Amino acid sequence: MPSVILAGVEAQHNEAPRRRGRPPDTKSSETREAILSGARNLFGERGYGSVTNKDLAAAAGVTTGALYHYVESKLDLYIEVHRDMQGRIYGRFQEAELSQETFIGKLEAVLNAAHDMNREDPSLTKFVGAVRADTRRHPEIGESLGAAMTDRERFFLGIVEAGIASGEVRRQDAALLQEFIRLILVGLTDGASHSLQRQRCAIDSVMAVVRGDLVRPVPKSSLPAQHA
Amino acid sequence: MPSVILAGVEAQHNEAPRRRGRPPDTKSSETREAILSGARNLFGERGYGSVTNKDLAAAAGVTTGALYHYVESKLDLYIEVHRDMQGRIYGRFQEAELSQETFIGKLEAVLNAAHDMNREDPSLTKFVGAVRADTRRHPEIGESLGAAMTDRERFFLGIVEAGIASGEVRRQDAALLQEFIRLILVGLTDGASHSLQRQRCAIDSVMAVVRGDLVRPVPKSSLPAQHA
Amino acid sequence: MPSVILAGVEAQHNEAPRRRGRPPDTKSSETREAILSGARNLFGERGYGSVTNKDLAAAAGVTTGALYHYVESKLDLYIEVHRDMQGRIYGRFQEAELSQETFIGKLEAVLNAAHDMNREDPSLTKFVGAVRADTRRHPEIGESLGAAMTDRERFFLGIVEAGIASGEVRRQDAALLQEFIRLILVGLTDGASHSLQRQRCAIDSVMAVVRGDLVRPVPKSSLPAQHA
Amino acid sequence: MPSVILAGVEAQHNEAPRRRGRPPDTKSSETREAILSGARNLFGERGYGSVTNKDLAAAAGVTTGALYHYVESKLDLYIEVHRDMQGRIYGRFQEAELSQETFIGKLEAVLNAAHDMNREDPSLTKFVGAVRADTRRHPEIGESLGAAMTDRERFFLGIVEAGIASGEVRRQDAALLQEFIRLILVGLTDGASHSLQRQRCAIDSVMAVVRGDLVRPVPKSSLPAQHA
DNA sequence: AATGAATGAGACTTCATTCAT
DNA sequence: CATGAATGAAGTCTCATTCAT
Repeated sequence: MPSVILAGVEAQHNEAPRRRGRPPDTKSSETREAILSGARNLFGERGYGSVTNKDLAAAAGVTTGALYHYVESKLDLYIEVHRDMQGRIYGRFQEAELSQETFIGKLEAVLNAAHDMNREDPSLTKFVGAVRADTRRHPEIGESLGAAMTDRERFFLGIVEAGIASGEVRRQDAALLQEFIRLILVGLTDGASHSLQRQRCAIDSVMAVVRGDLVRPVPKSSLPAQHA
Repeated sequence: MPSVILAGVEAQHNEAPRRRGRPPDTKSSETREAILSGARNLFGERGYGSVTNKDLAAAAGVTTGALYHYVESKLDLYIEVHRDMQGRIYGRFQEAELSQETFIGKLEAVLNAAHDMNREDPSLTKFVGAVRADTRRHPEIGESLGAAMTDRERFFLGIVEAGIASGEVRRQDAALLQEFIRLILVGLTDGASHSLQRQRCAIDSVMAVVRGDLVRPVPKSSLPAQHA
Repeated sequence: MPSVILAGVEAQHNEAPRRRGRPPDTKSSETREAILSGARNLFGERGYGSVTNKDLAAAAGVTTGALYHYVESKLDLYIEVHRDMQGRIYGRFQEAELSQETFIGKLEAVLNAAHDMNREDPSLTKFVGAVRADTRRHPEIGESLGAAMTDRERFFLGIVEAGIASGEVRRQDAALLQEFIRLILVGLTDGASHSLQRQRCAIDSVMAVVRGDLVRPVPKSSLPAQHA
Repeated sequence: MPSVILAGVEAQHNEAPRRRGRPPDTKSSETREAILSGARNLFGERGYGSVTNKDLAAAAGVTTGALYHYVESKLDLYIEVHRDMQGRIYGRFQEAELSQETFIGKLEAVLNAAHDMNREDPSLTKFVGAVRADTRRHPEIGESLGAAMTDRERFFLGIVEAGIASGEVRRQDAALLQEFIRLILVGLTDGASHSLQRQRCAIDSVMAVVRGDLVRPVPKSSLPAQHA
C-alpha cells in the first residue's frame, strides 16, 4: 500500500523532534488518504455524476483547489479509488479461495470474505456496486478503467475450474456456471450491499440454492402433499 | 417530424432552418410517443443524470422547448416513462405466471417472458435496469416514484407462495427464497440485459441451478466451509 | 363579461333563440372585452413583466394563439388596455371637476370620483398604479405610450389654475402645488389602491391636510427647522 | 478587476479573452461591494424582474458564475441589497429625527435627510422606490423580506406620537396622519426620486401644505363638495 | 501544500410568438 | 375565429477546473 506520492515537495518541518524509527506520516499522505476514502464513500453512495468536486473536497476536509494537488481530475480520482479498491479486495479473495478445495467451499468462502469486508468498510462494497452503472453512464470511465475490469472474470473462472477438477461441475456447464456467478455477483454488490443483514441473507440464499436445499422440483404428480 | 427514435443520432438535418410555428402534419400523440420512447432508450442506456434535455429532444425529433408541452420537467418525463413501463411489463408477467402451476414453472415462464420482451424492445429492460441506480443517485426520483416500486416485490412474493402451496418450498424458507429472487432479478436486469444472448444464457443458468442440475455437491470428503 | 372560462370548449349553441332587433354582439367582441378586462386585472396586479401570455389567455378563457387575433403583441395589448383605461377615467374626472368651482372643491370631487371608480372596478385603479413601474422597467412601454402620459399633467394643471382664479392659491405657488398633486396622485394609485378602506382614509387625510385641519404648527416655542 | 460600478456600461473590454482561474489582484471584499452596488443600481432602475444575471455580473465586472460565490441566488442578492439599504437609511433617519422636537420639525428633518442621501447616492432612493412594485410582482421577495418591511411603519408612527405630545396633532387624528405620511412617502420614493430637483420641489410642497401655507380655503362662498 | 475567487461551458426551464389545421 | 404544437432565444443556476496568492 504505496504510502507515497509526495508530489515532489517534502514536508517542510517535522513538528515534533525527530523520533527514531519510521519517519512520521507526512500530512500530505494523510490528506491523500482522506481524499480517497471520502471519494470512495461518496462515489459509492451517489455515483460519479452526482458527486461534485465540492462534495469530494468537503468529505476530505479540504477545498476544491487542493484536490488538484493529488489527482489530475475528478475522473482521475475515480480511477484511483478503483485501483485502490481492487488492491484491497483481491488479496482477501485470493486468500479465501485458497483456504478451500471444492467449488462450493471456495464460492462460499469468497462470498463470506466479501461480506466480512462489507462489514469492516461498507464503502468498499458500495463503490464496487456503483462502478457498473458509472461505467455505462460515463464512457470516459470505461475507457480509463480499461483492463482493470476483466480481473474479476479471471478470478471467478478459476473457481469454476476448481469445480470441474473436483467433479462438482461438468466441463460443458462451465460457461453456464460462470454466467451464473456473474449474475449473483451483480446482485450481491449492486442490489444487496446497502444492508449488511440483507446481504447476509442473500448470500445464504445463494448457497442454499446452489446446494439444492432451497427448491425441490416436484417429480411427477403436480400438487402432492408437503414433503418432510 | 417525429418519426425518429434514432436516439442520439443527429439525423440528416433538413438543411433549411425550421420555420417558427407549428410544423405541418404533426400529430400530438405521435410526438408524445416519440418522446417517451426516445426517453426510455436514453435513460436506459445512460441513466437519468447523464441524459440532457437536448438529448431527449433530439431523440424525439423536436426542440427542448417542445418537451415541456408534454411533461412538466425532466423528472416528470422519467416518472412518465416509468409508469408506462410498468403497465407494459406487469400485464405480460401476470399472464406468464398464470400459465403455470409450480414455482419452477412460474419462475421460468416469467423469466422467459422478460426475455421475450427484451427481444421485442430492449429499451424496456434497459430502463428497468437503470432505475435502481437512478433512484439511489437522484433522491427526487425515489420520492416521485413512491409506491410504484414495491409492486415488483408483491408480484414475486405471490410466486413464492405458489411454491409453498405446491410443496416445492418449505414455508420457513420463504424469506430466503424471496431474497434469492430479488438477487437474480437485479442481476438479470442490471447486469445481463445489454446482450440478448447473455441474458438468455443467464436465465438458463439460473433455472439450471434452481433445478439442482448445475452443481452437485461432492458427498463424502468436502472440507467444511468456514463462516465469518 | 364573457361567458367563458370553459377554457377550450366551445359553446356549442346559442342557448337562447335569436331575438329581434340589434344584432347580437358577435362573440368576437365579447372575447375582445374579456381579453382587455382580464389583461387589465393581471397587469394591474402583477405588472407587465410578470404576466405571461398564457395567463392572459386563461383569464380571457381562450388560448394563447387566439390572443393574436385581437392584438399584435403582448406590448400592444398593454397599450390597448392603457388607452381603454384613459377613456374611462378622464370622462369621469372631467365631470367631477366641472361640478365644483373652488380648487379644494374640485380636488376633492376628483379624488372622490377616483375612489368611486376604484370601488366599481378596482382593476382600473390597480392598472393605473402599475403603469409607472412598468414604464420604467420596460422602455418599450414608455415609447409606445408616448404622449398619452402627459394628459394627466394637463388635467391637474387646469385645477391648479382654478385655484389661482378663486384666490385659494398664489400664482407663484402654482408649480409647487402641481408637484404636490403629482405626489399624492402617485401615493393614491401606487400605494393605497389595493385596499378600498385605506384609499378612503388616505384621501380624507390629504383633504384634511390641505384644509389645514390635520396639523397645527405650534406657534411659540418651536425649534426652527433648518433648511429651506 | 472589480473597480467598476459603471453599471450597465460594457466598459472597454481588454480585448484579450480572460484566462481561466483567479485573476490577479482581486480582493473579495471589493468584488462584493461592486456586486451589491451594481445590483442596487440596476434593481432600482429597472426592477427585479427586468434585471438579468448577466446585467448584474456586467455591472460588477465579473461573470455570472462569480455572482454565486457571494449570493445564493438572484433573490438572495436582492434581499442582501435590501438589508444593506435599510442599515444605511435608518441610521440617518433616526439621527435626523432626534435633532428636532416638533412633529413638523422632525418630519422636515427626515425628509431633508432623505433628500441629502438621494443626492449622495441616488441608487439608494431608487432602490427603495422599486421595492414596493417588486414585492407585489414577485411574491418570493415579499416572503423573503418578511418583517423587514414594517420597520418603516414603526419609525413614522414614532414621529406622529411626537406630534401628539407636542400638541400639534390631536390623538384622534393619529391614524389619518399616519396614512398621510405613508402616502407622501410613496410619492417621494416611487414618484419623485428620479430627479433631484423634482424631489426637492416635492418635499418643499409637502412641507408647505402641512404648514398650511400652500392652500387657503376661501372662507365664505364655497360650494360644498359632494361625497359618494 | 492549500485557498478560494473566478471562469466558461452547459444544464434545465420559461416564454412570446408563429402557423398548420 | 380558434387551437395548440412547436420554435428559438433568453434566463437562472451549476460545476469542473484554473490560478494568483
